[in-house]
Amino acid sequence: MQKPTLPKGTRDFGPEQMRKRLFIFNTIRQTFQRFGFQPLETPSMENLSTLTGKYGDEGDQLLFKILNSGDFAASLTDTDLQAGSKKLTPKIAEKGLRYDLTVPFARYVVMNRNALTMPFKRYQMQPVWRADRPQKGRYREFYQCDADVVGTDSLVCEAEIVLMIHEVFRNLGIQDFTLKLNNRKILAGIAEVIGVPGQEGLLSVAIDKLDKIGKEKVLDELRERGFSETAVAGLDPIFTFNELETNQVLEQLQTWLSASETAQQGIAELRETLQLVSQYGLTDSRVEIDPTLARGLSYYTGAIFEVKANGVSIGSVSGGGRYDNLTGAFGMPGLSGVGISFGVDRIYDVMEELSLFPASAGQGTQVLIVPFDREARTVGLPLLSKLREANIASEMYPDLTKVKKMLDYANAKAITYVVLIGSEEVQTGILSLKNMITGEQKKATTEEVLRLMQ
RNA sequence: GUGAUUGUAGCUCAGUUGGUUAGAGCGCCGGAUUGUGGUUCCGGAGGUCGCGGGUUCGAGCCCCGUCUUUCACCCCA
Repeated sequence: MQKPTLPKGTRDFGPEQMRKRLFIFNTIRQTFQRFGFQPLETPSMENLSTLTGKYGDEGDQLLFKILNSGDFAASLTDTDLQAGSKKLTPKIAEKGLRYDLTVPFARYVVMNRNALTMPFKRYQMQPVWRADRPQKGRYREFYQCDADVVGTDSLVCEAEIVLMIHEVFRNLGIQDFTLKLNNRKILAGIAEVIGVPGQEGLLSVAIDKLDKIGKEKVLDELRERGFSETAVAGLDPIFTFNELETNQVLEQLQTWLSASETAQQGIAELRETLQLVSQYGLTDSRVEIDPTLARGLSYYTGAIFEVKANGVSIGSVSGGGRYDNLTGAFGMPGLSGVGISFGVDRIYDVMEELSLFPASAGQGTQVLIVPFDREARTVGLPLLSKLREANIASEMYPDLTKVKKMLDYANAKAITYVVLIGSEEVQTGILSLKNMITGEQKKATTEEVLRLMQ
């Protein structure tokens, strides 16, 4: 007999973990619904043609592919085999597991374009899969919670995302976070201004590492990637934005990038977004403008968001941005969208590390009924029904066994209250209510028990 | 995909230059205690030392492969 194991990078979630995870899911769902987003689910698997080419070369590498059903290799010929593994893949795998929730959403929008009322706002909370190598805060199967709006390019949507992020993290109890904001147009403008128009992709990848590897190494990497000395030197101003107020950052950017119309547009968008946010009345904003923020996903065209929890070494817990033409890949050009994604698994890790889960998030059964004998059930069962009618999570120990064993059960399940029922309680109708934490025990009527449990 | 790293009881870990029958703490089960848990005392169960091969008279320990864990790079939630 072999020991069972899990595939690399996947996990089981036991009852205690699940209660905490549900706390996160419920908190996020609540905010999404309050902002008018509607639920959507899409299949775990998509046609590979839907997924490939949307996440860049790196992303394509990380797609989990699904072998065709049946004898997937039956129709292969010798020429197929000799053509090499790269060309073989599409012949034996037509489907893949979804890599994120945004691309399947774009696919859904295109397929249902006639039925949807624009602007269309949806939220989606489902697992995604990436064939990455697992490490801290990185899994091969993890959950994302996305909210996206398509069919409008209004910056009100960006502002609402900023608000939702604040609401979600504050409701979760994560107070110390930073919401980094940038705009792809500013990155494009920087590339223009330093004389490498269109190269913002390469540029971004290097600049994004600034706070991790430092200025010199970023410049080295750019040189390695073929950027000229003039271009590298032209980048100097970007290293001066640290610690500046958002408005100062925007002003300096405006001066530095005055030659780029694209950049000016990006700066204007950020300005307007921030103005809208302040009109909403957001207090104690955690927004920082960070011109070095890149976000790899290749489909972003406007605003880019990233959220980091401070004080823990776990990567970003949330990310998103505006994409102007994601539906174009599916034959529906000119539809702008913007969205945000919360990484549940990383949020869990952050909250666990900082001990931020409220006690109620781990709470299961509130009351355990402990019957000493068969007769006790005649009192216990009606009580159970009343407790449940009052929406109190309750259960009765099903076996007639030693009291010790039943109380051990209550302790193991962290059940705070126990109702003890023996011959005395059956005769008098007065119950014995015990608090398992304090050890205190007192007599109480059914009504009193119900009231105390509320 | 590149480079490291880990694996011994349910959990956390010992295990000497390779040497008899692989240990501890916690947890679990039973009893002291047939109407009261957490404390205490007594007893008990539980291991193919990740898996496969090799070296050796002899391997938990050395070598090779493989899976797994963790970490860095790449990239990312």
